[in-house]
Amino acid sequence: MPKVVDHTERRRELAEAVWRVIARDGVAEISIRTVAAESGWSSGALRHYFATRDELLAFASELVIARATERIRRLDPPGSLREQVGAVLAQTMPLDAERHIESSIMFAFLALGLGDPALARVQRLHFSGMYDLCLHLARQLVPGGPEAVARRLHAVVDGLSVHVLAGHLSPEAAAAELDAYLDELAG
Amino acid sequence: MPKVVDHTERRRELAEAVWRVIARDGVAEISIRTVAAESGWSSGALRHYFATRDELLAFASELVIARATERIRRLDPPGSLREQVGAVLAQTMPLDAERHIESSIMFAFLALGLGDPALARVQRLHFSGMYDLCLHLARQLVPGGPEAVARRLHAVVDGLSVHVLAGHLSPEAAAAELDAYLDELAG
DNA sequence: CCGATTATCGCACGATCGTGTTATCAAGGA
DNA sequence: TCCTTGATAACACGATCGTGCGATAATCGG
Repeated sequence: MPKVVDHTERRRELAEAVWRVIARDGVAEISIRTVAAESGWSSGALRHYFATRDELLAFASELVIARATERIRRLDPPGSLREQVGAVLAQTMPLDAERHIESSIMFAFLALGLGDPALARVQRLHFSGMYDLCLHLARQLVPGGPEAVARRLHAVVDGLSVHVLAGHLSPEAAAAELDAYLDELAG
Repeated sequence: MPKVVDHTERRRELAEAVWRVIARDGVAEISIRTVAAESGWSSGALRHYFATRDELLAFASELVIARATERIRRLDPPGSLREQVGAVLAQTMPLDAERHIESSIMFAFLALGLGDPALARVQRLHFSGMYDLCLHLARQLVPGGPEAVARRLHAVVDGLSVHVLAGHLSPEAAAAELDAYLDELAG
């Protein structure tokens, strides 16, 4: 038997190189060669784990969503219910350096998805998951009819995220805005 | 004197070709050649009006924002104050086919701006303008302290727009959500 | 009608793109 | 130790990229 590597793990490693290229140089700089250079592997090796560029991008898009979803699912923040809700939602927004990179990547893929049905499908799953999270939080935070609250909360969170990514709001301003909204909901 | 064309007008015509390529094929398909083909001119002619590709994209980005801003500024919808506010904001969201295309273009440029400081600067002006519009509407709609209302309204509008663009919400659902929020503000 | 000037085209250049193909390397069972 | 087989590198191919450049067409003052 020859040398065998864990394909799943290697694909993750290569997807992370895609993320770093997007975060550093922008989504327009993605190519097989730039990702290969970023990962430290040859373009031929990259091809061994992804048949095409589109397959690489789809995997990188799915994985950044899965990672964020899993991270948020595992959260168990301390404090009151109101504080817990704020902490969970803060993890979905570009409020620190790491989350800013993550949001930029998701946002870049979202724009690619506007012209690529395969990517768009992945994106819709992400938004459904985030809505479900908002619905779960809304159920805990306010009594009765949580769907309307969840829809608006979802819009507020994503709107503020876009405003931070675009440089329109500072992370602090967005955090304050989210807190003010949650205070109104809870109070 | 030789033949002279209106450079400003020709640049607009070429920018509109950029928009059509983005709307039909996605932002990843923009190139000098695809835009030239879409516009019906040669790539050499295109170069006569834009020195570089980046200059073309920056102009197309600025123009789509300027066009939308001017269109909204000229709006004078009928009805009550509440109805007027709803009509103006609806024009900023992807709720019909034309606005959907316009929002897609802005969104695509926004993603490019994440990796291109020159484009990012244009985008910030757009968000400032949209915030000013929300501030103006908030002042009319609710008494006292309009800044907090404007910030949240701005986030709701852009959040709903993203959800429509991503296929997460139907245009009708987003319109209903906006209406519900405005009703709460006014009532 | 002519010359000056602008508009437009078409192509060439080097770079880079995605994707095959081929060869070499490495590792574990026979 | 050798052989099988997966891992990896290196390169070739055609296409397309942004851009520069020279030739031609079109236009109007003289």
